[in-house]
Amino acid sequence: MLKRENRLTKRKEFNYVYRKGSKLNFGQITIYSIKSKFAFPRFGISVNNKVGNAVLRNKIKRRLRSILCEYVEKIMHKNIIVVAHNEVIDLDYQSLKQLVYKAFSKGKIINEINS
RNA sequence: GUAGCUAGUUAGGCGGUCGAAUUUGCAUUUUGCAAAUUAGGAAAGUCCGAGCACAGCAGGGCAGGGUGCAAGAUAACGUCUUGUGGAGGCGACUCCAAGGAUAGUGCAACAGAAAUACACCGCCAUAUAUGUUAGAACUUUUGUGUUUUUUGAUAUUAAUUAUCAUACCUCCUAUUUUUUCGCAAAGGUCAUGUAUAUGGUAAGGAUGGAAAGGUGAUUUAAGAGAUCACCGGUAUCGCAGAGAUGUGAUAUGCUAUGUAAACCCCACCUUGUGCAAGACAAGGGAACAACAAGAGUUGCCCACUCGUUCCCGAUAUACGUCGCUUGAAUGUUUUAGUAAUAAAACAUCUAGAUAGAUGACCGUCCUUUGACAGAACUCGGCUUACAGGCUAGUCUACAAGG
RNA sequence: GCAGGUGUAGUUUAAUGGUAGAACUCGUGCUUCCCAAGCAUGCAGCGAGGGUUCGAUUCCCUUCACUUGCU
Repeated sequence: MLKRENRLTKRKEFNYVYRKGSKLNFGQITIYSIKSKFAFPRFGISVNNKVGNAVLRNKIKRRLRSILCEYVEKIMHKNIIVVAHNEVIDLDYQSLKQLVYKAFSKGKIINEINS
């Protein structure tokens, strides 16, 4: 799981990222990202209110958290928000994992480490 | 055995890897390690009722809102229990917002003579006019005249009717049967018939959810609870019961249908806002206005209280800490009570986050993928959703056997 | 989380408890050499389930969906 340091906690931070960050849309998932001064990444997760139940929404959040946990040491100097949309319900854990990997590699978030 | 009824219970188990929150302890102050705990029966809907907090410590009056059989339970309730009355079921049993319709007002489409109560048709009496005493009227029989008579289609209608086609191709004549109306003759009844006016009557008059207690008789000019019998209703009294009410007797011939989940009347309850409530830490300066306007704490009135905005000031419409979980608590036993529930004893501490933890993945077993569903101040209910599994009953019905 | 509001035809809307009315759209016909406009005509509806009532879009209860404010 993510530690408290690696989360976006305040409403202002969320708004800052939403306004000024770069946006990438992948249908089931959108990703907002922006540079930050911290050495470690900070993640925020938000699930649309129209997705299923409260139970389903919680489940999606937990899965996303466990996936993002793997990227904590690979990414530097970033604030990232992952927004899940209505079609996420049909996805498994594995396909979600692949989708997040695809999104991060396309958005040049992981490649910065290599370069 | 099958089908039910009632009451309750459970809500996948085990193992491995990687992780989150809170508390406690130890080491240490960048933090680390260990242990314990970590979502439901509905956490849901927010439909009721309370606690708690603030406001003037909860003022007066009106309006508004809610509830509505009795007694009891409860902190309180629109909840629960046991009864009463009614409805359903063969039954165990289940369901019911179940006060008042002579306090008043409103509404009741269409249909129907008429919709809350009169009028009309009808029946009857009286008065006037007129007809008839050997036939007006009523009734029976006979004769005679006129109209109609089968089938299908179309249009229309409440019924009917109209048109067209068809039959025996058409027309004419005669006979028989049935129905309606008219005429004539004969027999019977026996004093009234018709019209108009006045009065009586509510038996009958196609409808409708509802037509003024129902059925049958007596009486009457005709009728009518006017009278009687049975059934139903209402009131009083007695008895039983804590009461709703039940039951017996007597009286009343019963005067006004339904709707109050229409307004309303009666009885009882009701201040408002909701933890984004609120508490903690500090105030200072400037501008504008003036006892009016405006604001506060509710729809209105009375009463009462109060200036507003901006800037600075510990990031100050924020953030932090508290509120926050020991509580009308949970479990077991006993006692009281038909029961809801209450009392006592013993034992226990059982989520408390703040972008929001309570998990992710894998393996394995079972009914093979485990339904409905995620705490956000806390309780008591109600309502709604829900795959299955399990337990109990001197429980019920049917079938079979003893 | 707390407090409200609204659901009527494909769309925008109206309504006293007595069987729902308009406008635009859509279909058909007339008109025109053809289209548009115009005229005539038709189809299509009370979010869902119960209750009260003789009768419910309307009154009451439950439920579903959408939506507003506080942030």
